[in-house]
Amino acid sequence: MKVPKKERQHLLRSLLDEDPFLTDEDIAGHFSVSVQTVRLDRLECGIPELRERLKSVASQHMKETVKSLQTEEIFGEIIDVELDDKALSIFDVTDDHVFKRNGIARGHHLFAQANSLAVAVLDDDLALTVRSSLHFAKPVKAGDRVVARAVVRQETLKNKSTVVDVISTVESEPVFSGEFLMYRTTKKAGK
Amino acid sequence: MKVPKKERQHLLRSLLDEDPFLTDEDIAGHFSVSVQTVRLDRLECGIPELRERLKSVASQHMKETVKSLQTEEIFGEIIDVELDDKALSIFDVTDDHVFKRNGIARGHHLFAQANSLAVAVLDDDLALTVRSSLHFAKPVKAGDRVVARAVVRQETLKNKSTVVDVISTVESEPVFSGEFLMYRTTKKAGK
DNA sequence: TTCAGATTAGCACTTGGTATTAATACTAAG
DNA sequence: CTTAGTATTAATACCAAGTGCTAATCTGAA
Repeated sequence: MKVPKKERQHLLRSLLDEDPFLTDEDIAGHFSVSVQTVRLDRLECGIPELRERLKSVASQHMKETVKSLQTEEIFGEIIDVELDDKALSIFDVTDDHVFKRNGIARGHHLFAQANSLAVAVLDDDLALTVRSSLHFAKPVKAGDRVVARAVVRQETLKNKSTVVDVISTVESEPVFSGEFLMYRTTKKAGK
Repeated sequence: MKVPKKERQHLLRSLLDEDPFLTDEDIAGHFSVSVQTVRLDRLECGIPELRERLKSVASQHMKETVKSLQTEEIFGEIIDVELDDKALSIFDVTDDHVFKRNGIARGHHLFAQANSLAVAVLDDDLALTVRSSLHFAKPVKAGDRVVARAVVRQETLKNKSTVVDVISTVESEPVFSGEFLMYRTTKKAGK
């Protein structure tokens, strides 16, 4: 009895936590113990068999994948776009977007929503942000629904640039505003 | 032969893409066809059995979990911090961070790195960004390593505010600069 | 009709287990 | 020393979800 039973079971938990892909045979080798012993240990600890472990890891993955498709790249669902004129998007703030310490949304999420919208409203293969000035007017919290409105300034600038103003609100109250100077390659003809 | 073979195999791919948890029996029921036919289809399409599918989904999950722990919240690894003075972080740009259309990094990632760093350099429970002005000097591409340097301006402002300047470079060449006006609750004593 | 491709069936074998029962080893107490 | 008690190992039957293979059946078109 190299390692006492109790300790072995403890090690077993953390071992499978790190690597859920081990068969009982692998584990038996790892602890220099018989396969039957491993099975008993798993039974006592309520640890499911390999295939069940993989199933749960995989299903967790599927959930997260769906979730990240909604949030990761989109940063707010774009609701309406009138190209080269104005656009609107909404962004639901969740626990994932806030500082744990104080529950306030990290600034870069608000920026990401606004900036993405500014890019989207200019229907252009190469719309890049050049300069930008921002104002975070009021803290945003988990559960808030942020509505961003982008408006393209119609004044024509030299050197292929356009200014987009974005104002974000939560329940009609302004929380963020930004001015984005965008560079574009193909200037749209009249519209 | 309700659905022709070719089409059925096509449907099979997308079906398992959505839900990899189906057994051959499930699939057979879904297409009103025998289990053997399903096996043949999987063989021809090179689709592995249920347990192999789950294994690969699960292993992908493990990789991504490790990856996201490094990237998700951090947006650049913070290398060095001298509280209330200066800080440095690096951020490796991958394919996930760029526009597919032109391979240029989305602005909000550069902003996120800089803004996170500005928050981190002020050791404060409640450091919030109030205003900010940014300049995206040069496009950043996948594979670039962005180094951000934050410096806290030592001039004391009234009303609990502090200015942090951040300059980001790729191979010593400036790509981004930002000025962050931060609001803080607890003002640090002398340092 | 006949023939090819598609489909179905049957059987032996594999992995990684569960469930159960029995045998062995080692200690600790009476 | 015996005996109970725990831990470990072994042995056996069984299951799910397959693979691999061979053979039979169906079906549509030349």
